Amino acid sequence: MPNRILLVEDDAALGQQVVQTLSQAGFDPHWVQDGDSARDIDPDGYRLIILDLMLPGTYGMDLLKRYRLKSEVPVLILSARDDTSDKVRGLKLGADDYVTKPFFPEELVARIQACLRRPNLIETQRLTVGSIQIDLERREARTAGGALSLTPVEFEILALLARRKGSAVSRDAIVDAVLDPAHDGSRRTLDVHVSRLRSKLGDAAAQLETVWGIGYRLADRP
Amino acid sequence: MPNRILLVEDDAALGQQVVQTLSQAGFDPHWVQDGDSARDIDPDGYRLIILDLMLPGTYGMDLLKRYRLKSEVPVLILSARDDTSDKVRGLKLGADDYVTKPFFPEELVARIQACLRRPNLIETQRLTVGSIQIDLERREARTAGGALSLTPVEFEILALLARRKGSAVSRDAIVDAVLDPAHDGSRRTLDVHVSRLRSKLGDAAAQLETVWGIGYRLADRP
DNA sequence: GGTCCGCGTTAAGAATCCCTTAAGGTTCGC
DNA sequence: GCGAACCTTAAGGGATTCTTAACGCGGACC
Repeated sequence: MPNRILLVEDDAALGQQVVQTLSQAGFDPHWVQDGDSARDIDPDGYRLIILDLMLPGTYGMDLLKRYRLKSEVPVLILSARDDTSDKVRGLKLGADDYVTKPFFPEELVARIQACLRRPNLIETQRLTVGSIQIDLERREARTAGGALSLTPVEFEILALLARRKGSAVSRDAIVDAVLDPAHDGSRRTLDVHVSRLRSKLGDAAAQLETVWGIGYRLADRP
Repeated sequence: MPNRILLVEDDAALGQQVVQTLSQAGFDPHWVQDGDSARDIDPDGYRLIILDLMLPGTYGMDLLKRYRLKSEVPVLILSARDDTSDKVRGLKLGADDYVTKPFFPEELVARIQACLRRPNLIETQRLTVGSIQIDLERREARTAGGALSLTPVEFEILALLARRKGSAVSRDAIVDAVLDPAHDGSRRTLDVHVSRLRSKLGDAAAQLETVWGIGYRLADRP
């Protein structure tokens, strides 16, 4: 699902217009026209969801709550011109941005791209990498096996790799960011932390890959 | 403090205008012009706070975080016209509404009244975290074992952790919010309060977890 | 005014945690 | 097969936190 976007919008004219705009911008829009149809869709099947709050059937806000229970997928709200309180509630429930009707197609595309460019950047304190979940706010990491009991350094290493999930991070960068800069002695210290981190990760340890001659990488697939 | 409102706004002309508007609407505005002055104000001394995000000194977003640590007071954000991302961040951090500059005085007053009418204060007078219940109004905490006899500082620590239930809260943040800022002496004071709090919590003490190298966390499950 | 009591703070030793180092083994690239 | 890079284990010691006891300030009560 490279660029699949779910559009939940009951207004036929507006929906058609948005679908066309998204297609031209290189996205792959899927359009459903009422809340009840949207209820049972798996949000993780999409890169982003555009949600109109004024819907027949299930109310938009309930859909947002429902999606947020299962997934971290970015959600962009469409709202009527003056409905500030809905915007406020939506954003507090975890929406990533809002667009006020009426809008120019270019604005919508720009907002979508902004959301995708910084997925979860807006103070979303949770990172998910494969089967590893990290909650920066709670300062807690968990895998399928349950919560992990990590030391501060282990947690920081994992969080750092998770923030750059999929890419190799150099040993120096990790040491700089995580370890006490005063002790720039032994180069083996990081190994030890990584080793213990792996043993605590259990099955998910396979995701913490060594990149030979460079450093480490947290694979985003198990 | 029947209608006391705190206005944090650096622009002199705008501030004056808002003060006048609020006075005419029957409020009692207090105006500070920079973030540093606003830092040490007790937010619970006001019924509502109006916060401009673009400030000299302490940044508005930091003020918002700071207020939210201590208090549930409604906060209304003033933001520049196009600064959507600031709005989004502010609302996620717990602001109650936003007003875009420039605005009509009537709009501001209407928004303030809507905030005050909203029952979110009443809702949050009681906090429940696992088997711990806290009534901010009665200033009373209880567990399965019955009501606790807490000192003011102990109660504040518990309430602060409860407001951010599940999240790790740093020692500094707790000390800042709860203890006398004049005495920034021994770093062990907080330990003692926590220790005594735990002994009073009885079985529920297990919920008050130490987050090593960070601070404490009140687990939302027993 | 004097005394008592509640409460925040300080101090100090104990307990716990965890970062680092060292040493020997393993894997990788060539 | 060789050297370099990396992994694992164990142990020491420093840092952080916990607990207990005592101090002192301030308000309440007599």
